[in-house]
Order: sequence, then structure tokens, then C-alpha cells
Amino acid sequence: MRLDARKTAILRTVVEEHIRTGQPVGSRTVVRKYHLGLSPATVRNEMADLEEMGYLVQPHTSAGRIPSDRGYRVYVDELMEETKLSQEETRWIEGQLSSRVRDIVSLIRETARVVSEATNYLSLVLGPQLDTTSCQSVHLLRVGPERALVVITTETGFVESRLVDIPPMTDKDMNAFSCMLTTNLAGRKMADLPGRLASMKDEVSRYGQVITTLMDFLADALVEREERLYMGGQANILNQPEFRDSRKAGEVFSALESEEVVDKLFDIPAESSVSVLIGEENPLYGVKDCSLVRGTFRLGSALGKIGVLGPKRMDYARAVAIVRFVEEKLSDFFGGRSGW
Amino acid sequence: MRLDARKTAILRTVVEEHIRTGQPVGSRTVVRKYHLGLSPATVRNEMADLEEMGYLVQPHTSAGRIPSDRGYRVYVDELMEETKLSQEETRWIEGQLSSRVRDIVSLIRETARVVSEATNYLSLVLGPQLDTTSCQSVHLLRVGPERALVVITTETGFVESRLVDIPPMTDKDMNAFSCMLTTNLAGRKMADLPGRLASMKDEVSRYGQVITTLMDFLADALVEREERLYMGGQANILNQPEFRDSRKAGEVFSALESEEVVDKLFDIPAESSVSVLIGEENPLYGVKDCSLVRGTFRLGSALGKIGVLGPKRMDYARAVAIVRFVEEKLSDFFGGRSGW
DNA sequence: CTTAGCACTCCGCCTTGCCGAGTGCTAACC
DNA sequence: GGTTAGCACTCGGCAAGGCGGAGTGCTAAG
Repeated sequence: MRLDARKTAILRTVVEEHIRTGQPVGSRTVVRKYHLGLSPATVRNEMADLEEMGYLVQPHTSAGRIPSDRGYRVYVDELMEETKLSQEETRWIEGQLSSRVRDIVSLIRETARVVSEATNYLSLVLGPQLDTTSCQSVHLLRVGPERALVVITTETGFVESRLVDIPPMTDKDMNAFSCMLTTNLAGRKMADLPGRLASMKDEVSRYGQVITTLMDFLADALVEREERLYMGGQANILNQPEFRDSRKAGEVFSALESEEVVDKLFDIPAESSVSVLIGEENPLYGVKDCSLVRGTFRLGSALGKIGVLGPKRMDYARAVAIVRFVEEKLSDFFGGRSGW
Repeated sequence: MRLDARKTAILRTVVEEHIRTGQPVGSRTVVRKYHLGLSPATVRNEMADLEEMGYLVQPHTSAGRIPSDRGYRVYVDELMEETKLSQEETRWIEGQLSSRVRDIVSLIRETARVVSEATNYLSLVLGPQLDTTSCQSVHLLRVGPERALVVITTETGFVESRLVDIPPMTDKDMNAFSCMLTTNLAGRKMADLPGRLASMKDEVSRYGQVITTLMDFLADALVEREERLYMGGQANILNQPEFRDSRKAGEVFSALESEEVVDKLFDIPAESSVSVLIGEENPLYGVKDCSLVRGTFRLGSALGKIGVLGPKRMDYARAVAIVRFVEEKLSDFFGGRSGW
């Protein structure tokens, strides 16, 4: 059996109607929506076919049909029409993003907020991985007798700072050391820093034991992963009827509490366009009832990720449009084309 | 009518039993728990008195009683016994805090996580207000032709950074300007920085228009409030039976989404000890069904706040103990007494 | 191939009845 | 006078039963 034009149209109608109402969709409703001289009986036959083919399921005998994961998949891949955001909306998003942004962390945080507000779902934003970004400068600032702050700035304007224990040293030595670090590390990829530090150990061994110790501390501090996940609109999930029972919602929240776990959701093959994960396709237990629309954005040479998490019956077209738009805006940030 | 010893004991039993089970507490249960040769009938009379006095309420005729806000208040203020955390627990908390902490932001974030895990409620941590902290250094780093990053370090080891638009200038000028800023601003309170910048405008007017413009941008960027709120254990709220209906939980989450709103919750008179807000005492609509145990901690000269938000029938004794302990630990951070 | 008609299924909702928990009151008791 | 036993009463929660509606699958006719 093949998905001919009529089956396709019916499938689309069922999906869209179900997205709209949240209810199972019956044959009569389809006929009403999909104006073509067809009777409910005919549609029923077609729907039975669609069920057999695995695109629709019946929650129970004699309810209407709802889309299966596979049904949603076909809808997202082939049936759905791309939505254009209204100019109002794009203006609003641009306004929100540009007006409140002081630095990159706040840009990312605001993005999470704006996306969740625009979509009415939960948004996830993963700040850029810094590995491929180049280091711009390294500073050591004393914050205690044996404690210092290492501030590393990247060429994309990120500031990473870490507390490190340091051996006792004079301020002068520390300054000299700061300069030496910058000279040796500026321009290198962040990911290479620990290695580079290790090899520097030999070169600077004339500074004596204290420096070697410091190097170890530094290398150690640098491998530590910085928090990168920002969430917005948690409350939105709670307003979805499928999460009326808060235990369901609790599963979702628990899953999202661990960052490693969230990383799995964003394990996107290379730099691809907007993609969608539907229900069971999802690698995470706990969000099997959710769908995720996800995309990537570049800030300079670093890659960030952005996602919209909603119920399976989410408004995919709109979510995709918003993710795509925000993605672009963010990537433009360092492209210099827009009026940031 | 006065709260004599017996009434007090009964009130305590009702509160503790209700906290334990979540159910209304009947006279028989009280008798079973509170071993003193009393019959249910007597207890019933006492409970009727307690209700009349406003300490207990009946959800409906012929259910048991549950504490009113006022009942909880008396319990918290006078009846509850301070809990001592077990050594295991304090060890665990200390371990969690010290092992994962690289810088102050991560310290605060970890605190939020640890507190929520220890209490099984939602935790809120407000990073220190920087106003009263002294500035240590100011750096300008170029991130684009007309855009720079201002990095301000404080004496307590915070790093604040802001993106600012800058007039075109050479790298050399920028360096000079950086030094000038540090010289002029180091040691001053953060809150004084904008004012100080304004007055500097005159002194540096010889640099010409570009600098004046830059000063404006800087002053502007500095008044912007940095995000300070960290939350942990959102999922915990969802597991509380009183939030089974996720719309209830949604109200809480919505309320917490705005930082200004959260500030109201932490509007603590001066530097006080641990305090408790119960239900309606709460200034926020949406968390009227919650209680908040809150405290303050010092990081150097700056004041941070920490809170545990749970249902009204939360385990106050334990929450207070945990907040108090964590508070101390955090304050010790710069006291140098402990083994950070 | 399409459609009308029909019997059937099953959910949701309401009603009813019943049980259990808990109360307030009264009268007896110490 | 405080305490207690007994009793009638109230109310929520739960299960059972009944009903209506929505929707289906099947069959036979167009």
C-alpha cells in the first residue's frame, strides 16, 4: 500500500487537527476540515489503512485516531508547510535579543527566555563549546594569599574564569607569569591549552617548582567543563494538558537536570540544519512523550545549540521557524551584518 | 483561652503528623502518637479549641484537622526542636561543595544543587549583591572593530564582564585607557563606579570626544544588573502531593521566572539569621501554598541569600538546619578557616 | 470505488449506594 | 470540673451501574 495523495491529505489533516485540539480525530472531523466530496465512510477506510501502515493509532476502540511517532515523522519531513513568522514577531524577537544583551552569557540567557516565550514551550540553549575557539589572553589575578583567578578571554568575547590554588609568589612574579602565559597561549585553540601548558612546563622549569605546580593546577582547572545549559519557560511545559499530572512533568524535569543527559539530546551529526526528534526517537528516558526541535548556531568559531522541547503534538512548523530565525540571528552576531 | 502545655503538645503532634503523612490528622491518631492517658474524645475537645483559636482548620466537616498558617507559625517559632544534621550529612554537603568548585559562580550553582538534593525541595540561591564589594581591576579587551569587553574583577573574586560599544580607537589607546581605568577605579565600591566614571569624564576630557562617549557606554553597562538567581531541584516540587496537579506547580514556576519577583521573597531586614515565611505571609501570589526557609551568607563584603521553597507542610526543622549549615560553610569560604 | 446504514464498542459522566474516618454532643463517670 | 464512652451525623472516596455520544468496522447497495 502506498501513501497516495488522498491518504497524505488525510494524514496531514489528522495531525494538524490533533495538534490543534489535543483530542483524537474522527472521520467526520476530517471530512469537515478537508473539504473534498468525500463521506466519512470513505475516510474511515483510508484511516484504517493509515493505521495499518503505522501512521496512526487508536487510543482505544472507537475513539478517533491520533498520529503515531511515525505519523508525526512523515508530517514533519514531508507534509508540513514551512511557516513564515510575521514581521511583528521577528521584530519582537530581534528587539528582545538586542535590547537586553550586555555580554555573551546574557545573550544566551536571553535567547532561552525569548525562545520559550515565542514558542510557549520549554527552551534549551547550550552555550558554545569553547574547544575550537582561540584564546585571546590569559590573566592571573590574586584573590588571596595562595589563591588566584585565571581569566581567559576568547576571540569570540567569552570570558572564562577559574579559581586556582597557587604557590606563594610575589605580585611581580605573578604579573610576569601572566604575560608569559598570554604570550604563549594567545591564538591557540582552547582545547589545546592543557596540552600546551604541559609542554610549557619544561620551558619554564627555570622558574622552579612553584611554577610547575601552578601549571598542574592550571591544566587541571582548564579541563573542567563550564556550565553551558540555559533553560527557559519551564512553566510552559506544566500548562500542556499532557502534563497535567505533574509526575509526568517531573520525569521531564529530572531528565533535564543533568547536563550530560541533555548533551545526548543535542548529539547532532556535524553542523546540520534544524532537525526534529519525535517521541521515542529520543535517546532519553523521561522525555519519550516529548519532541525536540533543535538547531545549531555559530558564535565566531564556536558552536552553540538551541532546542525547543514540547509535547509530541507541538506546533512543529512554528517551532522550526522560530528556531531557524533565532539561529540565524545568533550566528549573525559575529557576522557583523545586523544592527547589534 | 490560653495555649497550655497539653494544647501545645497536641498542636505539635498534629503539625508533625501532618508533615509526615500529608493527611488531615484525627483525634485518634493524635492519641496513638502522643502517649498520655487521654481518650480521643478529650483530644477532640482540645482540637476544637485549637481550631477556634485559629491554629487548626478542618478541610471539611468530619475530616481530621490540618494546621493553619498560624499553626505552622507557632510550631516554627516555639514548638519545633532544632535538628542536628548527622555527621554523614554534613560531610556529604561539605564534600559536594568543596570538590566541585572552581570559581564563585560555580560555588553558588553547586550550592543550589546541593541544597535541593539535601532537602528534597526547591532551592534558590541569590548570588551576592556586588554593590558593596570593592573593584579590583578593570580591563578593556577588543572583540570587534567597535566593540569591546569590559572585565571587572572584584576583591572577592567575582568577574563581571560586559560588552560595550566603543568609538574607533587604536589598540595602544585602548591599553592606556585600560590602565587609567584600573588606576582610577580599583578599590572603589562597585556601586560607586558609575558615579566615579561620570566625574572622571571631566578629568579625561583631554582624550576628546571618543572617551566621553565611552564613559557613557561604560556607566550605562555597569548599572545593568547581573543575573544572580540560581535554582535547583525544580523536579522536587513536582513530586510533592500538593502539587500533583501541575497547574498548581505552574503557578509557582511562573512566579519564580521573574527575578524581581524573587527578590521580594528575599527582602530580609538587615543581616538576620534564618527566617521562615509561611504560606500567606508570603508576598508573592502563586507561592501562597508554599513556605520558604531563607538565610543569608557573606562572601567577603558582599551578601548572598539562600532559600528552600517547599510545600507548607515541609520539614521545617531539617530545612532550617540545612540552610544554617550551608550558610556557615559559604560564609567560611572567605573567612579562610575551613579547608577550601 | 464510494457511500449509506447499522450494529457494536468504549469512554466519560452522572447517579447511587456504601464504607470508613472523623466529628460534635450528651450523659455518665471519677 | 475535667474526662470519657456512646451515638448520631457528616462527608469524602470508591465501586457499580446506567446512559449518551462519538466513532468504528462491516455489509450491501449505488
